[in-house]
Amino acid sequence: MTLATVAPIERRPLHAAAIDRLRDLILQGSLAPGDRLNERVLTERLGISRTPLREAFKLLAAEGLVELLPHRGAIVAPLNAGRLRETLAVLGALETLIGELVCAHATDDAIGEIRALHFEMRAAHARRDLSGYFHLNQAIHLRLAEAAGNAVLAQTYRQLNANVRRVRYMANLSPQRWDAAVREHDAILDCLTARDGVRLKALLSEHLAHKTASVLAALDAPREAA
Amino acid sequence: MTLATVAPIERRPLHAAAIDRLRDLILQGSLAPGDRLNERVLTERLGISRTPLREAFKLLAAEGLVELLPHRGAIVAPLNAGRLRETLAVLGALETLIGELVCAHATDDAIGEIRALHFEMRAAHARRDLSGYFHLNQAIHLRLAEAAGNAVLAQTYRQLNANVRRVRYMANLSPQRWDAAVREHDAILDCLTARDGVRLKALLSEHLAHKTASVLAALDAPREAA
DNA sequence: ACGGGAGGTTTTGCATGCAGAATACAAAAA
DNA sequence: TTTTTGTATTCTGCATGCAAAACCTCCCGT
Repeated sequence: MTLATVAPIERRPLHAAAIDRLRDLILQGSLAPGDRLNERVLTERLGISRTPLREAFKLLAAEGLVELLPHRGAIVAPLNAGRLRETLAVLGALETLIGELVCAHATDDAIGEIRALHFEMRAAHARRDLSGYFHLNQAIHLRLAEAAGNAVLAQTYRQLNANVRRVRYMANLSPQRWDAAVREHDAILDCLTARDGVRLKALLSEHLAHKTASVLAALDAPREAA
Repeated sequence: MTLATVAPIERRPLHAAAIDRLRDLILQGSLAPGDRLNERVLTERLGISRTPLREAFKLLAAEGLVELLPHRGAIVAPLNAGRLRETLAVLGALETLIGELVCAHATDDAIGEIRALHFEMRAAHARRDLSGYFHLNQAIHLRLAEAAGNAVLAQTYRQLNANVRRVRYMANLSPQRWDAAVREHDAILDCLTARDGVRLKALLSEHLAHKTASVLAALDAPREAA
């Protein structure tokens, strides 16, 4: 090689795993919106000390998952309908761009991977495996964002999506809505295959509108454990 | 009010001012892209100790202003043309949404304030006060984002814009481009006054395209101190 | 019984100390 | 001269200790 300087082994800070675990606890709802994040309790639970934990708080606060109350600690960022609606509106704007870019720039490999995930998702749907479905659904949307070939776009999308994701885990999906969502994904995949950017934009926009309704409904009717 | 819980006095963490100063140092280019952020040096310069400084690094990393290299410290996030182009594309998508929303939802007061800033900016232009012009220009675009009435949108816009802002401070503007930009702002204000969302979207998009060209040019021809 | 306040407890914010990783430098070998 | 290797120094990552702020409880006065 000529002047490759950056080592391929990406060394992560030692406690990055603990931070990821904390993020997951929030995303999955194990730590509910509004819950206080007591430093002492979390240090014991995560097996790290207060300094890296507090650094994690700052990180997650910037991601919008945690709210810092000066001198009163940190809480899991509350989810209110207004803020969620705003987030979804921004996601809509981003998806419009994604729709354009992904048809223009996505590699065939990337589309192939999305197709694979799509069929895995249909499998989860067929098994009525809601959890698996949500995960694959998320994965597809994230891959779409990545396949657009704009890293900033993908990261912004991922970050905003995180807060929506939290609601998803709280909610069930009506069978009708579930079936409809899968059909919408079928259409999205078709568009992607045909690289029809204009139509894809419209489909994504429609899909998001339905998702918005579904998410806001889930927020009103909280928590019915499966 | 009925059940407002949040105290109006916003207590900020004690060293928030120092963090803001660090952010400004980066935004204004006093700390250039790629510069190493040595903890010891910065603790002395900012008058805080390592713990809050490291927390600040994490915050600024999430904002995209700083890059963390595990076991090798932090550097000011490099500005490369590719990433900048990506950021500007996302900003474009956001501005499209802003254009829609601001015409539909902005209060007359908010528009009045933007108009005032606009004339201040024209004053700066008349005086060939480039620094004042940049500041007011930024202020106008931020106010537009805020006037759209979507806090998530405004924050996302502000964050992405920060990295573009850094280039702005590095660059001069050709007299022609400067005059043209002012004319574009005139048209934008007219549209806003008439609340013509469709045309505003188009104008903002065009304005951003010009800005993109200007920013990327500035990045190629670095630093000519005034 | 109820509101207000004093004291003690908990918790946050910050500074600092220590161990390990990375870097810089220099000397030696090719 | 160029490359390599050993060593010393610097710097990061983390744990912990201390002071101040917030919180909670209980007591007192009305």
